[in-house]
Amino acid sequence: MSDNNNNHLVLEKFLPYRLSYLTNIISRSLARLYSEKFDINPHEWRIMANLYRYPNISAAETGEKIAMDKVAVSRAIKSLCDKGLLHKIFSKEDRRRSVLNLTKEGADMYQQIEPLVTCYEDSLLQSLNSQELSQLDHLLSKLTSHVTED
Amino acid sequence: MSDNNNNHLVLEKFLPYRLSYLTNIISRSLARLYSEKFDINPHEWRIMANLYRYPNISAAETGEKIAMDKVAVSRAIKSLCDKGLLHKIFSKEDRRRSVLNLTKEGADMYQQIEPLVTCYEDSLLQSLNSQELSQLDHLLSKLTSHVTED
DNA sequence: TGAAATAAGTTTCATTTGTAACTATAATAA
DNA sequence: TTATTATAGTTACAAATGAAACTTATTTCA
Repeated sequence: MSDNNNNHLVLEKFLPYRLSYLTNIISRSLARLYSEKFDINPHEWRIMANLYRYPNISAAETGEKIAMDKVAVSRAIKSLCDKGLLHKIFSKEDRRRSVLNLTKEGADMYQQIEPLVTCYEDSLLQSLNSQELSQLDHLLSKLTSHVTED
Repeated sequence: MSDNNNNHLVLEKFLPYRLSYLTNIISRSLARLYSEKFDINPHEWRIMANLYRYPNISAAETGEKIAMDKVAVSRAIKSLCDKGLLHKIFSKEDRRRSVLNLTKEGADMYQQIEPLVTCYEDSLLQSLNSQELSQLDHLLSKLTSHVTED
């Protein structure tokens, strides 16, 4: 029997590779659901989803909530404003802080996108039974808290 | 009680977002293990890992094995060749096909990197018990085959 | 006070990445 | 044979991303 690969890393079994492969396919599939039709990118979609839930927050708060770099947030916000999907003002109390809200058009668009996206998630979740779903939830939480520990 | 978020997408519970968040942290941590010290990027590292295991394969076969775009493969191969880590010739039988191999320097470097990387994977895996490990393996396989179905 | 430090957001520049077009070779088929 | 199509790999150009510098506003504290 061949001992060639003994003790050596096999990419297809390597957790970071497997996670990255799965995540990339899912992210691309998800983006395809809205990118062509609505002309927004994943950063923009995440910001819209977050603002739909938490109106009136600043760019910095947005970035913190969705783990996005402040430069990426700034660019996505600019793009969303240019498209008339987002309204930005600066706070009276602290004129550095932005106050962000979806416009009517932005909220309407978001409402059209949301079912497409949740439907895609449902198709993922429906490939698992209820036990597997709770295991997945548990494992993601456990791994995530492990890698984010100080 | 607030009904605000009923039926609405919550990013922190959304599977594609959770996967992407976890994967990004892991990918960055992994890259940090070798990028500064050995001056290679994740594409280059994956190609090295694959060639260490499967010598004498072509760029196209490499790309297929590690799910990497042919342009990305071409660029990473060029960079590895420039650094003297990879040796590329073209096949006698089919002069379009490349035949790739790590150089002595490339193989030596890979052997230094591999334990760093497997050690990081071990730290991830050791945060789970044996039951969770087999659940994780099962879930990743199941989700991956679900999303790669035609 | 007001000088220094901090914070929010933007801009700039270099690097990376993705898509499409291109070159060269090989396979197919009229 | 030779015209067409397909394949391997590279190049070129545009878009996306990341790091650092910058602007403006606020806070800290000597």
